[in-house]
Amino acid sequence: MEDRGTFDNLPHKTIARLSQYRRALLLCLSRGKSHIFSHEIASIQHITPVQVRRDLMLIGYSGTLRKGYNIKELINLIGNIIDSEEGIKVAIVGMGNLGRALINYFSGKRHKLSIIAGFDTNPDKIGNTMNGVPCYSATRMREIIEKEGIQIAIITVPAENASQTANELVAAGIKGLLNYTPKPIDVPEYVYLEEYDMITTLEKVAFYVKMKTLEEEDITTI
Amino acid sequence: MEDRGTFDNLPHKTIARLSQYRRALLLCLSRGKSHIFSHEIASIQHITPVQVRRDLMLIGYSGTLRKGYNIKELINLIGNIIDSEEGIKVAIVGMGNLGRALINYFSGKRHKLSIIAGFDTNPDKIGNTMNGVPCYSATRMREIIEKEGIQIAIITVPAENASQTANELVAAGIKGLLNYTPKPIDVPEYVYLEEYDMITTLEKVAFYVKMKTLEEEDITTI
DNA sequence: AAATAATTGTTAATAAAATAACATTGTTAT
DNA sequence: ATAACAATGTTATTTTATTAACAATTATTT
Repeated sequence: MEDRGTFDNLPHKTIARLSQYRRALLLCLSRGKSHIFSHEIASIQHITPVQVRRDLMLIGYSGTLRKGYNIKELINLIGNIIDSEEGIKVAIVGMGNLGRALINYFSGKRHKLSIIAGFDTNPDKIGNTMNGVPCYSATRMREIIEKEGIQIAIITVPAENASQTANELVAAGIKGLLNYTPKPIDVPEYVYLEEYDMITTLEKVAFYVKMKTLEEEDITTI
Repeated sequence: MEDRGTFDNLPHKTIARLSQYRRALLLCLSRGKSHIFSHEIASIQHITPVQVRRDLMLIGYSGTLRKGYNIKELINLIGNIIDSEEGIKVAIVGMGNLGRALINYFSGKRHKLSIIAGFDTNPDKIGNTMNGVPCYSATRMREIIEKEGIQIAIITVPAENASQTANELVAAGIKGLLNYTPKPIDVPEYVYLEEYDMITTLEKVAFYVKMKTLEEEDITTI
């Protein structure tokens, strides 16, 4: 019996934080640090040291007392947990501003996770390469996804095309979808779906700014 | 005693969902619907009807039995809660692909929340207008923010400039920050900060795709 | 007119996440 | 050598968020 199933009940939030810890660790490593304390990681991520230690406990990693955690070891362990051994291929569907932003942002950052194809319907874009990522015609989506074994797609098409695009991707055998359009999409339960809406995020910021402003007014008018 | 303080202890998740409910409601309204059931909202957002009803209970809104919720009323109520009466002005700092994507994405969507300025250091961009949003030199950030009363900034600069940009924005009197760079930033407690990292999100999707794949293997090898 | 079904609103229960508490253990200082 | 300190690792507690349960009510069907 292998040990790989050990991590299948990690809290969702822990998964997200592990990714962030790794990013912080890679940065520290590149600056020549070899060890790091929980409170250092915590302060980078604006969380508490206890949270960090608890997460590391959950993945079974132990540091050294008064010396902290070995950065290289921890990076490797996090990689074993969240990365896929063979690597996962990703496609961007919709090579507009957001699609291109994601490619630039991502290129070469994670070798186990690489964007290898972009799709668009605009003939001016098809055939070009952006940051090493070729742009194909959206009509060839299924073909390329199957041929290349692409497992994840990021949807950055105009909102009105979101659900049709999603359907095509599911039909092409995609395993995970990340939807950046403001239009919620439906997928079968065997496809992992994550949706992110920038308007909601901005409205949330606006709400808390409003609340802070109201609080201040209350204080000054007492 | 006014009633506006009533909503200052709504759960964070409820705030985010209210924004999403409103979006769904606006869509339904534009299609000529006048009322909607909790399960309809729920299915658009991939959540449960109970969750919807509970959120609406928290904001004190009542529907009609067997008829559902009045869409217009609910849109107005959500607006009263999350929007700021006078409106809030937003700036985009960094007019690269992501900055431009946000502007296109957002333009004219919410009249109480509008992006009215962009900043960049690239002379080719300064002086241009994108989707009605003028791009100013980053050196004028403080001046414009103060003059226009901009309260929220979205940071879409290259990661290496993130923290300096944040410091300048805080010094300029910004109240809320939305950081889209992969570099966590520090702000004083009186500034509301929200950070979003696309790599983390994608890695999370990759993790769950990996888990699903492993599960399937387990099943087929029993 | 009675029974059934559909829906809301609310309380109660459960689950998930975060935080606190604290025992343990090396390290440094006295 | 001892005391004080600074860190980890883990259990317990609290808080936050979600889900379940169900009473109440109205519309629809028989």
